Amino acid sequence: MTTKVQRQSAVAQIISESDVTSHTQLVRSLKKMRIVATQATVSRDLEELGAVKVRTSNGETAYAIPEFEPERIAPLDQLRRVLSEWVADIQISDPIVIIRTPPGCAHVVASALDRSRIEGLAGTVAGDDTMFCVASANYGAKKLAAHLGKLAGIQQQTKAKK
Amino acid sequence: MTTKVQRQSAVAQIISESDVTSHTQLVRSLKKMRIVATQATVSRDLEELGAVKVRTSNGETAYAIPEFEPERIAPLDQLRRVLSEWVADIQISDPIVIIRTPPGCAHVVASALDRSRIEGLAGTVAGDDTMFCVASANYGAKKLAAHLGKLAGIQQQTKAKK
DNA sequence: CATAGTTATGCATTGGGCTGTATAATTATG
DNA sequence: CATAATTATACAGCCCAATGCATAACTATG
Repeated sequence: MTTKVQRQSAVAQIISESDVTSHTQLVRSLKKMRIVATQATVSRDLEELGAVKVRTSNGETAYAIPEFEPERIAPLDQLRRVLSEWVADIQISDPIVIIRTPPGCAHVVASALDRSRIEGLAGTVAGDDTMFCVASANYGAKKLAAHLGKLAGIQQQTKAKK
Repeated sequence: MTTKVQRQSAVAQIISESDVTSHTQLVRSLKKMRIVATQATVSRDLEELGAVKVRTSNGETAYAIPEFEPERIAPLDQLRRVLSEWVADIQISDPIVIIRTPPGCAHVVASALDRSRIEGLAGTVAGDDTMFCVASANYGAKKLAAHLGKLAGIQQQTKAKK
C-alpha cells in the first residue's frame, strides 16, 4: 500500500542519493523500500519530477532533478488539476486577479501558478485563503482571469454583487 | 461547468448573506449564479460544510454555518483524503512525528490534522514542506505515526537510513 | 393522525486519475 | 549496421469521488 506522492518522493530521494542509471535499477531500489512499481510507472514519475539524465563524474549517465531550476515549468496539466481542486472563486480588480481558496490552500495554488509560467501573469502573493495574481501590464486582469477560470473549470462571475 | 469547491464556497456565501430555509431554495439561488445542482447535492454540501438550521429573528429556521466552531471536527474521511493525497513521508523522533509533503503543502495537512481532533495528537506546526505533530505525553510518537501512516495509506519506514 | 413539505440516502452512472501490460520508439553497443 | 538495452506510450482495467435519480425517512402543520 503506497501512494503516488510517497513513491515520487522516494524516487526523488533515491536519485539524489545514489547514481541511478536506468528505470530497472530504480524499480529495484524502490522495492527495497517496499514500494512496488513497474518501469512504466517510474518512467512517468521521472517525467513528472522533471528528472533528466546527466553525465556523472565516472562517465555514466544517471538521473537527476535539475537543482537550479527546481521550479521547473510545471505542465499545464498539473496546473489545471490544482486549480480545479482548490479554486473557490475568481474576481477581478485590474490589474489584480483575486483568487479565493479553501482555508489554508492559497499558498498551494500560488506556487502552482508561479511554477507554471503562464502568459500574462507577472507575479503572485498568497495569504491563507486568498491570493493575488498580478497581470502583466499589456495583458490585463480580465484576460488572465478568463484563462485561469477556464483552467479551474469554474463558472465566472460567481459571486453576487452586493 | 463548475467544481465542487466553487459550489460549496457559493453555498457558504449564500446562506451567510440571505436566509435560506430549504434545500430547494438554495438550489434556486445557486442557479442564479449559474451553478447547477440538485437537492441531493446541496444536502451533501450542507453536511460537509457543517451547516445547521437555526431559528432566525423572524421565527423561521434558516441554514447557517456555526460561527464559533468554524473548525468543527472534520470527519475522518476527509482527513484520510488529505493525508493520502499530500503525505510524502513520515518519520519519528519521539515525541515528534515529522511529516513531509510536496512543496507548500505542509500547512494544508497540518490544518486538516488540527481539525480532526485525532487521539494522541497534542498539536502541530507547519513549515513549507514539513510539519511536526507533537504526540501527547502518554500516547507516544510511534503509535501516532502508525495511525497517521495507516490513514495516509503509505508504507512505513520508507526513508533509507544513512 | 394524515398529509405536505423537507431532508437524507441507496443505487447506478459517469468521469478522471493511476497503473500494468504490451509494444513501439529510441538509444547504446559491438 | 544489427542487436540489445532502455525508455516512452497506446490501451485497457481498476478504483474512487462526485452526482443525479428515486425514494425512504423525517418534520411540520392543520
